[in-house]
Amino acid sequence: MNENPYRTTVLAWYERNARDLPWRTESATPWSILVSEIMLQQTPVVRVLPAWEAWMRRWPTAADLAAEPSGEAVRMWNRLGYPRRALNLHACATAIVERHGGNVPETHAELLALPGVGVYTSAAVASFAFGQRHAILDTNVRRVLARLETGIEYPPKAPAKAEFALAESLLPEEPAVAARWGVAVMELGALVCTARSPACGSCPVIADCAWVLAGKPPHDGPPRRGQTYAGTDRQVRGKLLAVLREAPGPVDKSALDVVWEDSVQRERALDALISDGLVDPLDSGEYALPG
DNA sequence: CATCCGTGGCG
DNA sequence: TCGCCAAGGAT
Repeated sequence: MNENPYRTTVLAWYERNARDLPWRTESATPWSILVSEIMLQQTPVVRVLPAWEAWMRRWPTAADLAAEPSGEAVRMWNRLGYPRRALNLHACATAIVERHGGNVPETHAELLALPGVGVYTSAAVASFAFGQRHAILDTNVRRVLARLETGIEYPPKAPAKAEFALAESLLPEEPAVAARWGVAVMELGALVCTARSPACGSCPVIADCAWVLAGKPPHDGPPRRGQTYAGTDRQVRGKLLAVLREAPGPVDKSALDVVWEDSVQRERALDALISDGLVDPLDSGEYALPG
């Protein structure tokens, strides 16, 4: 019923070409895999690699991280970006200790209930850490399926129902094989079927590719999102948080005021950081990473 | 459903 | 140079 013609080919390609990433090794744990998935949310593998190594060395288990103040997680996060993920990871650790006896939960629903864990991450951990059968629909898989099956260069901005149905229909029955299939397609998207300049010449399933067959028609429709950064609140938040990360302890307000000219925007960004729990305004008038 | 949320590298 | 993109999630 879900016998796709290129499954074996993709799996064989993965066997030969998969990168040996540390969170894919035998010594990886459900917790270390969860950490990798959170870090990899919108952050390239090359930048996650050293951060993950350092993080796992310092906090090998969820309990180790839960025992620390959340601010230490934010500091350790360094410049990975989207620092709320550091807070999420710390909250995950706490929830795992309090609700699951220190072990990462195994069901998709329990994983989904963890902070910062959405549909993708939940499926990824259930699949990669516990060998379960779940459709993996990340940006790589979406792009591969858009080309291979739908014949378009890029998938729509937001995942559509049809995409889940398609991913579901291609999923091998055997859980262990399904888990393998998931990483394999992701890897194909990451290494060959890339966004910019796909290496169709070295693609193992080029003969099955609807997009190639159609003559590689360029993206048709609204231009792909261009997220500006310079001058935004996000840039200001980044500068403010960097000051706190690099300081050994609490800092005076004056140390924060120098990072951005526009005081209105600066105060708005600081308030937002405090509201998000990334910054702690002390009674002394100083500011610090959360305790 | 659109927008917000960091950071850095590459074509 | 600068827009685009990178294993998304929450609101």
